[in-house]
Amino acid sequence: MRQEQEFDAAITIRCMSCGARARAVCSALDCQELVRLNDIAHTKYFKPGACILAEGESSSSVFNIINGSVRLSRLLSDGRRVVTGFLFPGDFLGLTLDGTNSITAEAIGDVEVCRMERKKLEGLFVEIPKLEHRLLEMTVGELISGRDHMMLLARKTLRERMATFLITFENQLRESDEEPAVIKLPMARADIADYLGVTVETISRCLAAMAEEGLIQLLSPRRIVILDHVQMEEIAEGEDLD
Amino acid sequence: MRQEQEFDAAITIRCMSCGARARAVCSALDCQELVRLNDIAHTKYFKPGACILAEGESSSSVFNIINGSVRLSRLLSDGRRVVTGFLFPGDFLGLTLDGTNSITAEAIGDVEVCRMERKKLEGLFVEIPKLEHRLLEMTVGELISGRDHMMLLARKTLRERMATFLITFENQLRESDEEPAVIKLPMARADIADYLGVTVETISRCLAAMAEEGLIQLLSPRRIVILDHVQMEEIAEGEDLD
DNA sequence: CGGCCTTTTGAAAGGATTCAACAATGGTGG
DNA sequence: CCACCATTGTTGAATCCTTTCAAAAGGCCG
Repeated sequence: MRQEQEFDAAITIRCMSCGARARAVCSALDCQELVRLNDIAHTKYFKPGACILAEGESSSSVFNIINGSVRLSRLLSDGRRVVTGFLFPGDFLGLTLDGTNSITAEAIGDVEVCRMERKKLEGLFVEIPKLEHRLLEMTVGELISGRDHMMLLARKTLRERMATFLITFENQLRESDEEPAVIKLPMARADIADYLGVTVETISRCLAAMAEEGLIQLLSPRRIVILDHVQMEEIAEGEDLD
Repeated sequence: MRQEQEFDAAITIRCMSCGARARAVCSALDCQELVRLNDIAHTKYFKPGACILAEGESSSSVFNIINGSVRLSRLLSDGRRVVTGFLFPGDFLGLTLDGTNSITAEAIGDVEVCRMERKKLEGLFVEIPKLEHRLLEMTVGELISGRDHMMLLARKTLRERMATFLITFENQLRESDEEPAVIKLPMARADIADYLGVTVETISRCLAAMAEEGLIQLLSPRRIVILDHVQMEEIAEGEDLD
C-alpha cells in the first residue's frame, strides 16, 4: 500500500515536470487521471529524420510530442511532396479512421514522445470523458488551422506565404526569450518549400529579397530575425500597401 | 402515456425517413437515442445563397445537412477567397473552438438542415458518448480530406486539380443512377475556381481543353459527363503518361 | 581538410493571371 | 410565352511570376 502510493507519486511527478503538458491532451486531467494515463504511456525517442508514422501503413500507436519538431507530409506517386504541417511539444499525433496512417510523420532533429496504444487510450475515454472532449477540441483546432493553410496555398502570394510562415512559427521556434527574437528553424529549405507550395529556389530568393529590404536579417540559413514585425504582419495578412 | 408513445414513434419515423442519416452523426444511434436527439433538433430551410454561418461571428447552432449543398469559404481582407470545401447531405457543420465561426457556410441552391443548439448537443454527450465518438470520427475524416486538398493546392497541376475535382464529386453530384453519369454541378465556376486555387478563366479553359480531347463532354456549363474514367483517374493521381 | 549536402544565384522557359470583350444562360416581367 | 436583362461563362492576347535547369557558394561532419 505504502509502496503503491510512492509509485503513483513518482508517476505523477514525471507528468508534472513535462513541459508539454499545458498544451497537450493531458492538460484537462487531474492528478488521479494523470496517473491512469501514465499507466498506458511510455516515453520514446526518435533520431533526426526517423519515421514515426508512415502514410498508408497501419499503426496501433498514438503519440504526444514532448520535445522536438515533427514534420507531417504526404507524397504523390511521382515524388511530389506536400508538408501539411509541423508538430511541436504538446501536439497530438496518430488519430486515424481505419487504423491506416493518413500521413507520414518524421522527426526533425531529436524528438521525444509519449507513446500510447490507441486501443488503450480509447479504452480510457469511457472512464475519463474529458480525454475524448479534449481530443475533439484539439482535432477541431487542427482542422481550423488546416483551413488557414488552404487559404495560404490557394490564394496568398509568395511574400505573403513567407511572412505568414515566419510569424506563425516565430514564438514556436524562438531561440531564447530575449529580444531581438531569433527564429531557429529546425527544418530545411525543402521542408519550408513543400509546406508553402513553392520550390526551394523560390524560398531562397524570397528570403534574400526580404533581407535586402531590411525586413529580416539572415544570421545563417537557419537563424532568422524579423526586423519589422508590423510590416511583416501586414504582408502576412495581405494588407501590404505597396 | 399512450399519447407519448405515439409522439415518440412519430419523431422516430421522421428520422427513419431521413436520407442523410446513414452518413450523418446520428448513424450510430439506436431508436431511443434518436428520440433524444430529436428533442433538441428541428428542421430549417435556407434559400440559395443564404448564409448559414458567417466567419468571425458567433453562433450557438450546429447543423446536420439533410438536403442540398453548402459552400465553406474564407476571405482575405482584400476579397480574395478560398473555398475550403463543400458539404452534402449527412455532413455536420458548426464545431468551433470558442463559439466563433472559423468559416463562412453558405447554401448553394435550396438547403434543408437539422438544427441544434450546440450546448444541448454537448449536453447529450454525457448521456450518449457514441455521439461524441462519432463526431470525433467525422472531424478526423474532415481533417484527412483537408490534407488531400492541401496536396492538390500545393502540388497538383491544373489538369490534375480539375480531374480530382470531377472524380471526387462525380458520385455526390450525379443526376441519376444511370450511365452515362451526368455530373450536375450546383456551384458556379467561381466556386470551383476558389476551391481549386485558380481563376474562373483558367477553369473554363481547362474544361474546354478536356472536352476538346474527348475526356469529358460539356452538356451545359453545369452538366458534365466524364467519358474516359480510367484516364481521368490517372490524371487526378498524377500518373498521366503523357 | 575533404567531400557531401544544403543553400544561393543566374538565365531561360512555361503556365496561370490579368484585362478586355463577347457569348450564353436563366430568371422576370410585360 | 417570349423578349429582355443581369449574371455567368468563354475566349483572346499580353504580362508576370514561378519554375526549371544549371552552376557556384556555403556549411557541416567525419
